[in-house]
Amino acid sequence: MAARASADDVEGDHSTVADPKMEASQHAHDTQRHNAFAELMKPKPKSLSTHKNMDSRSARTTQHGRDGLRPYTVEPESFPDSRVVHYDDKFVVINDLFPKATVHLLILPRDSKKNVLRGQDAFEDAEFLADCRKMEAKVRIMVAAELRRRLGKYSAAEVPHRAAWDADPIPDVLPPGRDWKSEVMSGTHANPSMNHLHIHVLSRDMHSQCMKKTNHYQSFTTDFFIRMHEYPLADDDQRRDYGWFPKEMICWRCGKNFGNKMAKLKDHLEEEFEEWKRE
Amino acid sequence: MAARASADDVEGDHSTVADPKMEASQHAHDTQRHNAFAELMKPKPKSLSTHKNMDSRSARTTQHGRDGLRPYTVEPESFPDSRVVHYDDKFVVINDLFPKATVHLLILPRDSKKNVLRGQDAFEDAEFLADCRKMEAKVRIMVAAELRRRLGKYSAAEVPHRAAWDADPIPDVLPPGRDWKSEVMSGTHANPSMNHLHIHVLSRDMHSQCMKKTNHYQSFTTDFFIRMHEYPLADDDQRRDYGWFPKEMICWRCGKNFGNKMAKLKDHLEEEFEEWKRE
DNA sequence: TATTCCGATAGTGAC
DNA sequence: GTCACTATCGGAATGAG
Repeated sequence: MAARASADDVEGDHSTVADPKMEASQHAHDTQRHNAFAELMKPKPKSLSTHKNMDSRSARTTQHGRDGLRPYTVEPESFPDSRVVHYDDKFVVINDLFPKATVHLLILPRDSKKNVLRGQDAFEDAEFLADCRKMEAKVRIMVAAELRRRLGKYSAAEVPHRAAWDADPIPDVLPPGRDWKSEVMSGTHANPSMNHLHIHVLSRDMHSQCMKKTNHYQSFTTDFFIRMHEYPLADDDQRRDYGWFPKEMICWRCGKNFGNKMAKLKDHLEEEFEEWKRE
Repeated sequence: MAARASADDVEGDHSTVADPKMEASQHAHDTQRHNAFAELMKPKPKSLSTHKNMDSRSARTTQHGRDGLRPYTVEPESFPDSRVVHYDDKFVVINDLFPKATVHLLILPRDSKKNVLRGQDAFEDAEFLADCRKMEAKVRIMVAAELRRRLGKYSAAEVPHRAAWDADPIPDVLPPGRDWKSEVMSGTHANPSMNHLHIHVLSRDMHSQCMKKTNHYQSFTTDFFIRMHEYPLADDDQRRDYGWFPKEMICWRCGKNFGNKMAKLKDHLEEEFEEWKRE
Protein backbone atom coordinates (compact mmCIF):
# COMPACT_ATOMS: atom_id res chain seq x y z
CA MET A 1 0.00 0.00 0.00
CA ALA A 2 1.22 3.48 -0.74
CA ALA A 3 0.87 6.94 0.63
CA ARG A 4 -2.42 7.79 2.32
CA ALA A 5 -3.41 4.15 2.63
CA SER A 6 -4.71 4.24 6.15
CA ALA A 7 -8.20 3.38 7.21
CA ASP A 8 -8.27 6.50 9.33
CA ASP A 9 -8.21 8.56 6.18
CA VAL A 10 -11.54 7.18 5.15
CA GLU A 11 -13.93 9.98 5.86
CA GLY A 12 -17.35 9.93 4.26
CA ASP A 13 -18.73 13.32 3.35
CA HIS A 14 -22.14 12.11 4.36
CA SER A 15 -21.28 10.40 7.62
CA THR A 16 -24.39 9.17 9.31
CA VAL A 17 -22.83 8.98 12.73
CA ALA A 18 -24.22 11.82 14.80
CA ASP A 19 -21.86 13.83 16.94
CA PRO A 20 -21.90 13.03 20.67
CA LYS A 21 -23.95 16.07 21.64
CA MET A 22 -26.66 15.20 19.16
CA GLU A 23 -26.85 11.66 20.45
CA ALA A 24 -27.18 12.73 24.06
CA SER A 25 -29.94 15.13 23.16
CA GLN A 26 -31.72 12.50 21.10
CA HIS A 27 -31.64 10.09 23.98
CA ALA A 28 -33.12 12.62 26.36
CA HIS A 29 -35.94 13.14 23.92
CA ASP A 30 -36.65 9.44 23.56
CA THR A 31 -37.15 9.06 27.29
CA GLN A 32 -39.95 11.58 27.31
CA ARG A 33 -43.47 10.41 26.68
CA HIS A 34 -44.16 10.80 23.00
CA ASN A 35 -46.79 13.25 21.89
CA ALA A 36 -48.50 11.44 19.05
CA PHE A 37 -49.57 14.60 17.31
CA ALA A 38 -46.13 16.15 17.43
CA GLU A 39 -44.83 12.86 16.08
CA LEU A 40 -47.22 12.98 13.15
CA MET A 41 -46.60 16.64 12.44
CA LYS A 42 -42.83 16.65 12.69
CA PRO A 43 -41.19 17.40 9.36
CA LYS A 44 -39.55 14.41 7.71
CA PRO A 45 -35.78 14.81 7.57
CA LYS A 46 -35.11 16.88 4.48
CA SER A 47 -33.65 15.22 1.44
CA LEU A 48 -30.68 17.51 1.27
CA SER A 49 -29.08 18.32 -2.01
CA THR A 50 -26.06 16.13 -1.60
CA HIS A 51 -23.81 18.34 -3.65
CA LYS A 52 -23.62 21.20 -1.27
CA ASN A 53 -21.07 19.93 1.30
CA MET A 54 -18.55 18.57 -1.19
CA ASP A 55 -14.95 19.61 -1.73
CA SER A 56 -14.81 21.72 -4.85
CA ARG A 57 -12.37 19.50 -6.75
CA SER A 58 -14.68 16.50 -6.41
CA ALA A 59 -17.75 18.56 -7.17
CA ARG A 60 -16.21 19.50 -10.49
CA THR A 61 -16.07 15.86 -11.59
CA THR A 62 -19.87 15.70 -11.57
CA GLN A 63 -19.93 18.08 -14.50
CA HIS A 64 -18.33 15.45 -16.69
CA GLY A 65 -21.47 13.35 -16.70
CA ARG A 66 -20.72 9.71 -17.39
CA ASP A 67 -17.01 10.40 -17.50
CA GLY A 68 -17.00 11.74 -13.97
CA LEU A 69 -14.71 8.98 -12.68
CA ARG A 70 -11.97 9.61 -15.23
CA PRO A 71 -10.31 12.55 -13.45
CA TYR A 72 -9.54 10.34 -10.46
CA THR A 73 -7.75 7.78 -12.62
CA VAL A 74 -5.73 10.46 -14.43
CA GLU A 75 -4.90 12.89 -11.66
CA PRO A 76 -5.56 11.34 -8.26
CA GLU A 77 -3.09 13.67 -6.59
CA SER A 78 -5.32 16.63 -7.38
CA PHE A 79 -7.97 15.45 -4.93
CA PRO A 80 -8.03 15.90 -1.17
CA ASP A 81 -7.20 13.02 1.17
CA SER A 82 -10.81 12.92 2.23
CA ARG A 83 -11.71 11.78 -1.27
CA VAL A 84 -8.75 9.73 -2.53
CA VAL A 85 -8.01 7.07 0.04
CA HIS A 86 -5.15 5.41 -1.84
CA TYR A 87 -3.44 5.45 -5.20
CA ASP A 88 -0.58 3.67 -6.90
CA ASP A 89 0.41 2.97 -10.50
CA LYS A 90 -2.46 0.61 -11.13
CA PHE A 91 -5.35 1.76 -8.94
CA VAL A 92 -7.04 4.68 -7.32
CA VAL A 93 -9.34 4.09 -4.37
CA ILE A 94 -11.87 6.76 -3.52
CA ASN A 95 -14.75 7.40 -1.22
CA ASP A 96 -17.88 7.20 -3.32
CA LEU A 97 -19.23 10.71 -3.80
CA PHE A 98 -22.72 9.44 -3.07
CA PRO A 99 -22.16 6.54 -0.66
CA LYS A 100 -25.04 4.09 -0.52
CA ALA A 101 -23.93 2.54 2.76
CA THR A 102 -22.13 3.53 5.94
CA VAL A 103 -18.79 2.88 4.25
CA HIS A 104 -18.59 2.84 0.48
CA LEU A 105 -15.34 2.90 -1.46
CA LEU A 106 -14.62 2.53 -5.16
CA ILE A 107 -11.59 0.86 -6.71
CA LEU A 108 -10.73 2.50 -10.01
CA PRO A 109 -8.24 0.68 -12.27
CA ARG A 110 -6.06 3.24 -14.01
CA ASP A 111 -5.23 1.23 -17.15
CA SER A 112 -7.11 3.19 -19.79
CA LYS A 113 -7.31 0.16 -22.07
CA LYS A 114 -9.17 -1.79 -19.41
CA ASN A 115 -11.09 0.80 -17.49
CA VAL A 116 -13.45 1.71 -20.31
CA LEU A 117 -14.82 -1.83 -20.30
CA ARG A 118 -17.55 -3.25 -18.12
CA GLY A 119 -16.56 -5.85 -15.53
CA GLN A 120 -18.11 -8.59 -17.66
CA ASP A 121 -15.50 -7.93 -20.36
CA ALA A 122 -12.53 -6.50 -18.47
CA PHE A 123 -12.34 -9.48 -16.12
CA GLU A 124 -12.02 -11.99 -18.94
CA ASP A 125 -8.35 -11.08 -18.65
CA ALA A 126 -7.12 -13.36 -15.86
CA GLU A 127 -4.07 -11.29 -15.01
CA PHE A 128 -6.08 -8.10 -14.76
CA LEU A 129 -8.65 -9.87 -12.63
CA ALA A 130 -5.91 -11.16 -10.31
CA ASP A 131 -4.55 -7.65 -9.88
CA CYS A 132 -7.99 -6.34 -9.04
CA ARG A 133 -8.60 -9.14 -6.56
CA LYS A 134 -5.41 -8.27 -4.73
CA MET A 135 -6.45 -4.67 -4.38
CA GLU A 136 -9.96 -5.72 -3.48
CA ALA A 137 -8.65 -7.85 -0.60
CA LYS A 138 -6.83 -4.85 0.80
CA VAL A 139 -9.75 -2.51 0.41
CA ARG A 140 -12.11 -4.94 2.11
CA ILE A 141 -9.80 -4.83 5.11
CA MET A 142 -9.86 -1.03 4.98
CA VAL A 143 -13.61 -0.97 4.91
CA ALA A 144 -13.83 -3.44 7.77
CA ALA A 145 -11.41 -1.34 9.82
CA GLU A 146 -13.44 1.77 9.13
CA LEU A 147 -16.61 0.01 10.19
CA ARG A 148 -14.97 -0.96 13.46
CA ARG A 149 -13.79 2.62 13.96
CA ARG A 150 -17.22 4.06 13.32
CA LEU A 151 -19.56 1.47 14.74
CA GLY A 152 -17.45 -0.54 17.15
CA LYS A 153 -18.68 1.46 20.13
CA TYR A 154 -22.24 0.26 19.51
CA SER A 155 -21.41 -3.41 18.94
CA ALA A 156 -22.12 -6.06 21.56
CA ALA A 157 -19.59 -8.38 19.92
CA GLU A 158 -16.89 -5.78 20.48
CA VAL A 159 -17.30 -5.61 24.24
CA PRO A 160 -14.59 -8.14 25.14
CA HIS A 161 -12.27 -6.56 22.60
CA ARG A 162 -12.81 -3.07 24.01
CA ALA A 163 -12.47 -4.29 27.55
CA ALA A 164 -9.12 -5.90 26.82
CA TRP A 165 -7.97 -2.76 25.06
CA ASP A 166 -8.84 -0.69 28.12
CA ALA A 167 -7.21 -3.12 30.54
CA ASP A 168 -3.86 -2.40 32.18
CA PRO A 169 -1.73 -4.03 31.12
CA ILE A 170 -3.17 -4.68 27.65
CA PRO A 171 -3.19 -8.47 27.17
CA ASP A 172 -0.74 -9.95 24.67
CA VAL A 173 -3.58 -11.49 22.68
CA LEU A 174 -6.70 -9.36 22.16
CA PRO A 175 -10.11 -11.03 21.81
CA PRO A 176 -11.06 -10.85 18.15
CA GLY A 177 -14.17 -8.64 18.40
CA ARG A 178 -16.81 -8.49 15.71
CA ASP A 179 -15.99 -9.91 12.26
CA TRP A 180 -16.59 -6.71 10.31
CA LYS A 181 -15.10 -8.19 7.15
CA SER A 182 -18.12 -10.42 6.84
CA GLU A 183 -20.28 -7.28 6.61
CA VAL A 184 -18.41 -6.05 3.55
CA MET A 185 -19.33 -6.84 -0.02
CA SER A 186 -17.68 -6.04 -3.33
CA GLY A 187 -18.54 -6.16 -6.98
CA THR A 188 -19.59 -4.21 -10.04
CA HIS A 189 -22.93 -3.20 -11.50
CA ALA A 190 -24.06 -5.27 -14.45
CA ASN A 191 -25.00 -2.15 -16.36
CA PRO A 192 -23.05 0.77 -14.93
CA SER A 193 -23.96 4.33 -15.83
CA MET A 194 -20.45 5.64 -15.31
CA ASN A 195 -18.09 4.92 -18.19
CA HIS A 196 -15.06 3.96 -16.12
CA LEU A 197 -14.75 0.57 -14.46
CA HIS A 198 -15.37 0.87 -10.75
CA ILE A 199 -15.45 -1.88 -8.16
CA HIS A 200 -17.76 -1.10 -5.28
CA VAL A 201 -16.52 -2.16 -1.84
CA LEU A 202 -19.10 -1.30 0.77
CA SER A 203 -20.78 -2.33 3.98
CA ARG A 204 -24.00 -4.17 3.45
CA ASP A 205 -26.23 -1.98 5.60
CA MET A 206 -27.59 0.19 2.75
CA HIS A 207 -27.98 2.98 5.27
CA SER A 208 -27.18 6.38 3.85
CA GLN A 209 -28.74 9.74 3.08
CA CYS A 210 -27.73 9.09 -0.52
CA MET A 211 -29.83 5.93 -0.68
CA LYS A 212 -32.80 7.66 -2.22
CA LYS A 213 -34.21 5.76 -5.15
CA THR A 214 -35.42 2.30 -5.96
CA ASN A 215 -32.63 1.69 -8.40
CA HIS A 216 -30.03 2.71 -5.85
CA TYR A 217 -31.23 -0.05 -3.58
CA GLN A 218 -31.78 -2.69 -6.23
CA SER A 219 -28.36 -2.12 -7.74
CA PHE A 220 -26.72 -3.53 -4.61
CA THR A 221 -29.26 -6.08 -3.40
CA THR A 222 -30.13 -8.00 -6.55
CA ASP A 223 -28.01 -10.06 -8.93
CA PHE A 224 -27.44 -6.81 -10.79
CA PHE A 225 -24.61 -6.49 -8.30
CA ILE A 226 -22.03 -8.94 -9.66
CA ARG A 227 -19.80 -10.00 -6.80
CA MET A 228 -16.07 -10.05 -7.38
CA HIS A 229 -15.94 -13.75 -6.56
CA GLU A 230 -18.34 -14.45 -9.44
CA TYR A 231 -15.82 -13.28 -12.02
CA PRO A 232 -15.00 -14.35 -14.66
CA LEU A 233 -18.63 -14.78 -15.65
CA ALA A 234 -19.83 -17.99 -17.30
CA ASP A 235 -20.32 -17.56 -21.05
CA ASP A 236 -24.05 -18.01 -20.69
CA ASP A 237 -24.50 -15.80 -17.63
CA GLN A 238 -27.63 -13.74 -18.26
CA ARG A 239 -26.01 -10.72 -16.72
CA ARG A 240 -23.69 -10.23 -19.67
CA ASP A 241 -26.68 -8.30 -21.01
CA TYR A 242 -28.79 -7.31 -18.05
CA GLY A 243 -32.39 -6.40 -18.71
CA TRP A 244 -34.48 -4.82 -15.97
CA PHE A 245 -34.49 -4.65 -12.23
CA PRO A 246 -36.95 -6.73 -10.33
CA LYS A 247 -39.45 -4.15 -9.08
CA GLU A 248 -39.90 -5.45 -5.58
CA MET A 249 -37.49 -4.31 -2.92
CA ILE A 250 -36.53 -6.86 -0.27
CA CYS A 251 -34.93 -5.89 3.03
CA TRP A 252 -31.40 -7.29 2.96
CA ARG A 253 -31.60 -8.14 6.66
CA CYS A 254 -35.10 -9.46 7.44
CA GLY A 255 -36.33 -10.33 3.95
CA LYS A 256 -39.49 -8.23 4.19
CA ASN A 257 -40.89 -7.16 0.82
CA PHE A 258 -41.47 -3.42 0.42
CA GLY A 259 -42.72 -3.47 -3.16
CA ASN A 260 -41.82 -0.13 -4.68
CA LYS A 261 -42.33 1.84 -1.46
CA MET A 262 -38.97 3.48 -1.07
CA ALA A 263 -40.04 5.86 1.68
CA LYS A 264 -41.26 2.94 3.76
CA LEU A 265 -38.10 0.95 3.07
CA LYS A 266 -35.97 3.90 4.12
CA ASP A 267 -37.71 4.11 7.48
CA HIS A 268 -37.25 0.38 7.89
CA LEU A 269 -33.57 0.49 6.97
CA GLU A 270 -33.13 3.07 9.70
CA GLU A 271 -34.46 0.58 12.23
CA GLU A 272 -32.48 -2.33 10.83
CA PHE A 273 -29.33 -0.24 10.95
CA GLU A 274 -29.81 0.45 14.64
CA GLU A 275 -30.11 -3.26 15.36
CA TRP A 276 -27.38 -4.31 12.99
CA LYS A 277 -24.74 -2.01 14.41
CA ARG A 278 -25.52 -3.29 17.89
CA GLU A 279 -24.95 -6.95 16.99
CA MET B 1 -82.43 38.88 -10.15
CA ALA B 2 -82.43 39.08 -6.38
CA ALA B 3 -80.25 40.46 -3.64
CA ARG B 4 -76.52 40.64 -4.34
CA ALA B 5 -77.03 40.10 -8.04
CA SER B 6 -74.63 42.70 -9.33
CA ALA B 7 -71.65 42.07 -11.50
CA ASP B 8 -69.58 44.22 -9.20
CA ASP B 9 -70.00 41.62 -6.51
CA VAL B 10 -68.12 39.11 -8.57
CA GLU B 11 -64.75 38.96 -6.93
CA GLY B 12 -62.50 36.01 -7.64
CA ASP B 13 -60.26 34.97 -4.78
CA HIS B 14 -57.51 34.36 -7.28
CA SER B 15 -57.90 37.51 -9.34
CA THR B 16 -55.13 37.87 -11.85
CA VAL B 17 -55.63 41.59 -12.22
CA ALA B 18 -52.88 43.42 -10.40
CA ASP B 19 -53.71 46.50 -8.37
CA PRO B 20 -53.04 49.89 -10.05
CA LYS B 21 -49.76 50.52 -8.27
CA MET B 22 -48.43 47.15 -9.38
CA GLU B 23 -49.36 47.81 -12.96
CA ALA B 24 -47.60 51.16 -13.06
CA SER B 25 -44.48 49.62 -11.62
CA GLN B 26 -44.68 46.73 -14.07
CA HIS B 27 -44.90 49.12 -16.97
CA ALA B 28 -41.81 51.01 -15.84
CA HIS B 29 -39.99 47.70 -15.72
CA ASP B 30 -41.05 46.68 -19.19
CA THR B 31 -39.60 49.82 -20.68
CA GLN B 32 -36.15 48.98 -19.37
CA ARG B 33 -33.88 46.84 -21.46
CA HIS B 34 -34.30 43.24 -20.38
CA ASN B 35 -31.38 41.44 -18.84
CA ALA B 36 -31.51 38.03 -20.49
CA PHE B 37 -29.68 36.28 -17.68
CA ALA B 38 -31.91 37.72 -14.98
CA GLU B 39 -34.83 36.65 -17.11
CA LEU B 40 -33.58 33.07 -17.24
CA MET B 41 -32.74 32.92 -13.56
CA LYS B 42 -35.88 34.48 -12.17
CA PRO B 43 -37.89 32.05 -10.08
CA LYS B 44 -41.06 30.79 -11.66
CA PRO B 45 -44.14 32.09 -9.87
CA LYS B 46 -44.81 29.64 -7.07
CA SER B 47 -47.76 27.32 -7.31
CA LEU B 48 -49.40 28.60 -4.19
CA SER B 49 -51.50 26.31 -2.10
CA THR B 50 -54.82 27.69 -3.17
CA HIS B 51 -56.56 26.90 0.07
CA LYS B 52 -54.76 29.41 2.20
CA ASN B 53 -56.44 32.68 1.14
CA MET B 54 -60.00 31.39 1.31
CA ASP B 55 -62.80 32.60 3.54
CA SER B 56 -63.24 30.07 6.30
CA ARG B 57 -66.86 29.26 5.54
CA SER B 58 -65.99 28.26 1.99
CA ALA B 59 -62.89 26.42 3.10
CA ARG B 60 -65.06 24.22 5.29
CA THR B 61 -67.00 22.97 2.28
CA THR B 62 -63.88 21.28 0.96
CA GLN B 63 -64.03 18.85 3.86
CA HIS B 64 -67.22 17.37 2.48
CA GLY B 65 -65.39 15.78 -0.42
CA ARG B 66 -67.72 15.14 -3.32
CA ASP B 67 -70.60 16.76 -1.48
CA GLY B 68 -68.75 20.04 -1.17
CA LEU B 69 -71.29 21.94 -3.27
CA ARG B 70 -74.28 20.96 -1.18
CA PRO B 71 -73.85 23.57 1.58
CA TYR B 72 -74.25 26.36 -0.97
CA THR B 73 -77.57 24.97 -2.16
CA VAL B 74 -78.87 24.51 1.38
CA GLU B 75 -77.58 27.57 3.15
CA PRO B 76 -76.37 30.16 0.65
CA GLU B 77 -76.90 32.97 3.13
CA SER B 78 -74.15 31.57 5.33
CA PHE B 79 -71.48 32.46 2.77
CA PRO B 80 -69.85 35.83 2.19
CA ASP B 81 -70.79 37.99 -0.78
CA SER B 82 -67.41 37.32 -2.30
CA ARG B 83 -68.42 33.70 -2.72
CA VAL B 84 -72.18 33.68 -3.33
CA VAL B 85 -72.91 36.06 -6.17
CA HIS B 86 -76.64 35.49 -6.29
CA TYR B 87 -79.34 33.28 -4.84
CA ASP B 88 -83.06 32.85 -5.11
CA ASP B 89 -85.52 30.00 -4.53
CA LYS B 90 -84.28 27.93 -7.42
CA PHE B 91 -80.60 28.73 -7.85
CA VAL B 92 -77.42 29.69 -6.13
CA VAL B 93 -74.62 31.25 -8.17
CA ILE B 94 -71.12 31.15 -6.77
CA ASN B 95 -67.59 31.98 -7.69
CA ASP B 96 -65.83 28.70 -8.33
CA LEU B 97 -63.49 28.01 -5.43
CA PHE B 98 -60.79 27.01 -7.90
CA PRO B 99 -61.52 29.12 -10.99
CA LYS B 100 -60.03 27.75 -14.18
CA ALA B 101 -60.37 31.01 -16.10
CA THR B 102 -60.31 34.74 -15.46
CA VAL B 103 -63.99 34.65 -14.54
CA HIS B 104 -65.57 31.36 -13.52
CA LEU B 105 -69.00 31.09 -11.92
CA LEU B 106 -71.10 28.05 -11.07
CA ILE B 107 -74.90 27.86 -11.23
CA LEU B 108 -76.20 25.45 -8.60
CA PRO B 109 -79.85 24.37 -8.89
CA ARG B 110 -81.31 24.04 -5.40
CA ASP B 111 -83.98 21.41 -6.17
CA SER B 112 -82.61 18.41 -4.31
CA LYS B 113 -84.50 15.99 -6.56
CA LYS B 114 -82.73 17.34 -9.61
CA ASN B 115 -79.37 18.46 -8.35
CA VAL B 116 -78.08 15.00 -7.54
CA LEU B 117 -78.34 14.04 -11.22
CA ARG B 118 -75.77 14.63 -13.93
CA GLY B 119 -76.69 17.14 -16.64
CA GLN B 120 -77.26 14.29 -19.10
CA ASP B 121 -80.19 13.10 -16.98
CA ALA B 122 -81.42 16.23 -15.21
CA PHE B 123 -81.86 18.11 -18.47
CA GLU B 124 -84.18 15.50 -19.94
CA ASP B 125 -86.80 17.47 -18.02
CA ALA B 126 -87.71 20.28 -20.41
CA GLU B 127 -89.11 22.60 -17.77
CA PHE B 128 -86.06 22.26 -15.55
CA LEU B 129 -83.82 22.83 -18.54
CA ALA B 130 -85.75 25.96 -19.45
CA ASP B 131 -85.35 27.31 -15.92
CA CYS B 132 -81.64 26.65 -16.05
CA ARG B 133 -81.32 28.31 -19.44
CA LYS B 134 -82.96 31.44 -18.09
CA MET B 135 -80.52 31.66 -15.25
CA GLU B 136 -77.66 30.79 -17.55
CA ALA B 137 -78.56 33.73 -19.81
CA LYS B 138 -78.35 36.10 -16.85
CA VAL B 139 -75.12 34.68 -15.57
CA ARG B 140 -73.49 34.89 -18.98
CA ILE B 141 -74.25 38.61 -18.92
CA MET B 142 -72.75 38.86 -15.45
CA VAL B 143 -69.60 37.13 -16.56
CA ALA B 144 -69.34 39.35 -19.64
CA ALA B 145 -69.77 42.44 -17.48
CA GLU B 146 -67.09 41.24 -15.11
CA LEU B 147 -64.74 40.60 -18.01
CA ARG B 148 -65.28 44.15 -19.21
CA ARG B 149 -64.68 45.50 -15.71
CA ARG B 150 -61.46 43.53 -15.33
CA LEU B 151 -59.99 43.50 -18.81
CA GLY B 152 -61.67 46.40 -20.60
CA LYS B 153 -58.75 48.70 -19.97
CA TYR B 154 -56.45 46.45 -22.01
CA SER B 155 -58.80 45.93 -24.95
CA ALA B 156 -58.28 47.68 -28.25
CA ALA B 157 -61.93 47.11 -29.13
CA GLU B 158 -62.96 49.08 -26.05
CA VAL B 159 -61.11 52.24 -27.00
CA PRO B 160 -64.06 54.02 -28.69
CA HIS B 161 -66.33 52.95 -25.85
CA ARG B 162 -63.97 54.30 -23.22
CA ALA B 163 -63.39 57.51 -25.17
CA ALA B 164 -67.12 58.17 -25.37
CA TRP B 165 -67.47 57.46 -21.68
CA ASP B 166 -64.77 60.00 -20.91
CA ALA B 167 -66.20 62.63 -23.27
CA ASP B 168 -68.08 65.67 -22.00
CA PRO B 169 -70.90 65.50 -22.52
CA ILE B 170 -71.26 61.70 -22.64
CA PRO B 171 -72.94 60.90 -25.99
CA ASP B 172 -76.51 59.60 -25.93
CA VAL B 173 -75.49 56.41 -27.68
CA LEU B 174 -72.25 54.75 -26.59
CA PRO B 175 -70.20 52.75 -29.09
CA PRO B 176 -70.71 49.10 -28.23
CA GLY B 177 -67.16 48.15 -27.27
CA ARG B 178 -65.91 44.59 -27.26
CA ASP B 179 -68.44 41.75 -27.40
CA TRP B 180 -67.38 40.05 -24.16
CA LYS B 181 -70.42 37.76 -24.21
CA SER B 182 -68.87 35.91 -27.13
CA GLU B 183 -65.89 35.07 -24.89
CA VAL B 184 -68.11 33.30 -22.38
CA MET B 185 -68.98 29.63 -22.45
CA SER B 186 -71.28 27.50 -20.32
CA GLY B 187 -71.97 23.84 -19.77
CA THR B 188 -71.43 20.84 -17.53
CA HIS B 189 -68.79 18.18 -17.31
CA ALA B 190 -69.76 14.83 -18.78
CA ASN B 191 -68.47 13.01 -15.73
CA PRO B 192 -68.37 15.44 -12.83
CA SER B 193 -66.49 14.64 -9.63
CA MET B 194 -68.76 16.76 -7.46
CA ASN B 195 -72.10 15.15 -6.66
CA HIS B 196 -74.27 18.24 -7.10
CA LEU B 197 -75.24 19.51 -10.49
CA HIS B 198 -73.24 22.58 -11.38
CA ILE B 199 -73.29 24.59 -14.58
CA HIS B 200 -69.97 26.20 -15.36
CA VAL B 201 -70.15 29.72 -16.81
CA LEU B 202 -66.68 30.99 -17.53
CA SER B 203 -64.50 33.00 -19.86
CA ARG B 204 -62.73 30.92 -22.43
CA ASP B 205 -59.18 32.05 -21.70
CA MET B 206 -58.24 29.14 -19.42
CA HIS B 207 -55.87 31.50 -17.67
CA SER B 208 -55.70 30.94 -13.93
CA GLN B 209 -53.34 29.90 -11.18
CA CYS B 210 -55.77 27.07 -10.50
CA MET B 211 -55.35 25.70 -14.01
CA LYS B 212 -52.73 23.18 -13.02
CA LYS B 213 -53.40 19.75 -14.43
CA THR B 214 -54.06 18.13 -17.75
CA ASN B 215 -57.56 17.14 -16.77
CA HIS B 216 -58.39 20.68 -15.68
CA TYR B 217 -57.62 21.87 -19.16
CA GLN B 218 -59.20 19.00 -21.03
CA SER B 219 -62.40 19.23 -19.01
CA PHE B 220 -63.18 22.60 -20.62
CA THR B 221 -61.60 22.28 -24.05
CA THR B 222 -62.81 18.89 -25.26
CA ASP B 223 -66.29 17.52 -25.82
CA PHE B 224 -66.17 16.43 -22.19
CA PHE B 225 -67.49 19.95 -21.66
CA ILE B 226 -71.12 19.63 -22.71
CA ARG B 227 -72.38 23.06 -23.71
CA MET B 228 -75.74 24.19 -22.43
CA HIS B 229 -76.99 24.63 -25.98
CA GLU B 230 -76.33 20.93 -26.63
CA TYR B 231 -78.94 19.86 -24.09
CA PRO B 232 -81.01 17.76 -24.13
CA LEU B 233 -78.52 15.24 -25.42
CA ALA B 234 -79.42 12.93 -28.30
CA ASP B 235 -80.22 9.41 -27.12
CA ASP B 236 -77.15 8.03 -28.80
CA ASP B 237 -74.76 10.78 -27.71
CA GLN B 238 -71.55 9.02 -26.65
CA ARG B 239 -71.12 11.41 -23.76
CA ARG B 240 -73.97 9.85 -21.83
CA ASP B 241 -71.20 7.51 -20.68
CA TYR B 242 -67.95 9.31 -21.22
CA GLY B 243 -64.80 7.23 -21.33
CA TRP B 244 -61.40 8.89 -21.25
CA PHE B 245 -59.93 12.24 -22.09
CA PRO B 246 -57.98 12.61 -25.26
CA LYS B 247 -54.38 12.85 -24.05
CA GLU B 248 -53.23 15.66 -26.30
CA MET B 249 -53.81 19.21 -25.20
CA ILE B 250 -54.62 21.74 -27.90
CA CYS B 251 -54.36 25.50 -27.38
CA TRP B 252 -57.91 26.86 -27.51
CA ARG B 253 -56.72 29.99 -29.33
CA CYS B 254 -54.04 28.98 -31.84
CA GLY B 255 -54.62 25.23 -32.10
CA LYS B 256 -51.05 24.25 -31.26
CA ASN B 257 -50.69 20.72 -29.85
CA PHE B 258 -48.87 20.48 -26.51
CA GLY B 259 -49.19 16.73 -26.00
CA ASN B 260 -49.11 16.09 -22.26
CA LYS B 261 -46.76 19.00 -21.49
CA MET B 262 -48.82 21.03 -19.08
CA ALA B 263 -45.98 23.27 -17.96
CA LYS B 264 -45.30 24.26 -21.54
CA LEU B 265 -48.98 24.83 -22.19
CA LYS B 266 -49.21 27.02 -19.08
CA ASP B 267 -46.42 29.27 -20.34
CA HIS B 268 -48.14 29.45 -23.67
CA LEU B 269 -51.53 30.28 -22.17
CA GLU B 270 -49.85 33.17 -20.39
CA GLU B 271 -48.80 34.58 -23.75
CA GLU B 272 -52.14 33.91 -25.38
CA PHE B 273 -53.90 35.63 -22.51
CA GLU B 274 -51.84 38.77 -23.00
CA GLU B 275 -52.80 38.91 -26.65
CA TRP B 276 -56.39 37.91 -26.12
CA LYS B 277 -57.17 40.55 -23.53
CA ARG B 278 -55.74 43.19 -25.87
CA GLU B 279 -58.00 42.27 -28.76
C1' DT C 1 -63.39 14.94 -14.86
C1' DA C 2 -63.37 18.56 -6.42
C1' DT C 3 -58.10 19.48 -4.05
C1' DT C 4 -53.95 18.18 -1.71
C1' DC C 5 -50.15 15.55 -0.31
C1' DC C 6 -46.85 12.27 -1.12
C1' DG C 7 -44.29 9.44 -3.79
C1' DA C 8 -43.18 6.84 -8.00
C1' DT C 9 -41.92 7.51 -12.68
C1' DA C 10 -39.82 9.63 -16.71
C1' DG C 11 -36.77 12.75 -19.49
C1' DT C 12 -33.13 16.07 -19.73
C1' DG C 13 -28.78 18.07 -19.19
C1' DA C 14 -24.26 18.03 -17.47
C1' DC C 15 -20.25 17.19 -21.49
C1' DG D 1 -27.87 0.81 -13.16
C1' DT D 2 -23.83 8.76 -12.16
C1' DC D 3 -26.73 13.11 -10.08
C1' DA D 4 -30.02 16.96 -10.07
C1' DC D 5 -33.93 19.19 -11.76
C1' DT D 6 -38.35 19.42 -13.47
C1' DA D 7 -42.54 17.66 -14.47
C1' DT D 8 -45.82 14.01 -15.06
C1' DC D 9 -48.38 10.36 -13.22
C1' DG D 10 -50.59 7.62 -9.55
C1' DG D 11 -52.93 6.64 -5.37
C1' DA D 12 -55.07 7.84 -0.68
C1' DA D 13 -57.31 10.86 2.24
C1' DT D 14 -60.63 14.46 2.82
C1' DG D 15 -56.18 15.11 8.03
C1' DA D 16 -56.05 16.79 16.29
C1' DG D 17 -59.02 18.42 19.75
